[in-house]
Amino acid sequence: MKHLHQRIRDDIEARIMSGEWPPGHRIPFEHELMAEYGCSRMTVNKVLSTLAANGLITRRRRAGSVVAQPSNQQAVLQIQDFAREAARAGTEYRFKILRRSIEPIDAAAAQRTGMRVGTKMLSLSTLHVMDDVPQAFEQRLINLATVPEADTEPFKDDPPGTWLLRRVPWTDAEHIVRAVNADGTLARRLQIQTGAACLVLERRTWQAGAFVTEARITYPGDRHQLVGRFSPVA
Amino acid sequence: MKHLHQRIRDDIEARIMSGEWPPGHRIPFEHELMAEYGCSRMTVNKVLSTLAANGLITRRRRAGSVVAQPSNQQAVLQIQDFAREAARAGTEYRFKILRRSIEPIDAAAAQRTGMRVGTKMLSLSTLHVMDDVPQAFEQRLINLATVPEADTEPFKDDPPGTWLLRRVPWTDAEHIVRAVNADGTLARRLQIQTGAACLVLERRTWQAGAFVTEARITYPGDRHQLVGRFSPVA
DNA sequence: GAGTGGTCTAGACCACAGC
DNA sequence: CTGTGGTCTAGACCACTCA
Repeated sequence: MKHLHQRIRDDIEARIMSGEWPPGHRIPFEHELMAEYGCSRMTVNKVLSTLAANGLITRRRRAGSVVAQPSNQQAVLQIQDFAREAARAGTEYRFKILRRSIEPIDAAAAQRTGMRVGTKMLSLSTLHVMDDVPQAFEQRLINLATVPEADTEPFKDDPPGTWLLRRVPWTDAEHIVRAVNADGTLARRLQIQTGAACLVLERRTWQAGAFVTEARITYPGDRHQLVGRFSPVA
Repeated sequence: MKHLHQRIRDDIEARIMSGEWPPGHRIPFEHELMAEYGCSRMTVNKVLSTLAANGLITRRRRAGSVVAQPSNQQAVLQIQDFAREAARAGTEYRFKILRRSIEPIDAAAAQRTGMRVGTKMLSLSTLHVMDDVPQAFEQRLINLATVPEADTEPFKDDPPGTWLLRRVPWTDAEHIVRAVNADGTLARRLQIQTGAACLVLERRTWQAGAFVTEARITYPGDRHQLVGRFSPVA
């Protein structure tokens, strides 16, 4: 192993992962690990702090460090960037803004986003198309108070999501995934059967408490899936 | 602010989040930050290492640290534990094992999980019910080579997923979320209309390369959604 | 009070990438 | 070669918490 703290971390992780140290098991104190590995306290402290940050162990003064109870299960899903996906697959991608308007936010959306009813939002409906096949329908609200430059942005080169991601950093996000049956309008737009199951991804983002954007992206259920690969350890 | 490294980190994060330091902007060198905050190099190093681990900055020797390009979008979704959810909502939860058998894995599942065709798996079909209303139908395979004690486990108190989570630590997971139309059998089990949109969550987990379990959980689309709240910064 | 983790220092040497 | 980050040391003081 290249670095000492890596070796220590791998050792401890292996013992946790193998079940040798089950949840609740007390991990050796820092001074014990110092002696075991013949290193300074800073080094073992760094290891244990990292493990705690990753949720593998919990630390308490006086009581020491113990193997953490397995956390609530969570799924981490990649949200595909259509342009990048298309480039990788060698297919042609384009998007079309179907509707663009500036509107006061309605009561339901105000509730969801924590805005005051009537706040001016840029509303965009976008169709994402790959090789002439509609892949997703996106309805998006952009808070003009937080992102005023969106007002004059033509969204010619990049679709709204990509443009926003590059421009506005975010601090909080909320995701909701649902399944719905396509109604007539949606079915026509996505060229699918009325009633076909669709995957709906809603994503709301804030920047330091200020609402940035809400996107509702609808994918044909038979054509798309959200995929994630995840390791609990960094 | 309580701690020095917290103050430094908050300062830098604020400048990145506000856009004052856009993606690509070079962050002061460690020795510059040492001088600015009047602290040791270890302290600023810890701050910058943390920021790098969180993906806010990228660091390169000689070149210094720069604000990272916004990462691929990803959604983090909580997978609800039915029992905990029910306890919180004050409703009654029970589950019913509809089918239990030990079977050799078929070709498709072997492909998905990286197992050899014919490996013995414990196969379970479970219905999750809250207040007498079916909430989800779960089909699960458990690798008896990795979890031999599952063979004799009656799954009386905890459903298979909860039991496994408490017992077997995992190192890798793969998630797939899809939308499907319910067929007749599924519709009858979940007491929904045939054709209704359902959310399907597939989750496969491995422990140090060894396959542990695959679960396919189907939720009625109108009754359930996956929700996640996420901040990029730890 | 005693023992733990949390933080911080003022050095040091090394690896690596760019000039 | 130079300057950067990566790692590590051998101390130190403090805060918290349990006995």
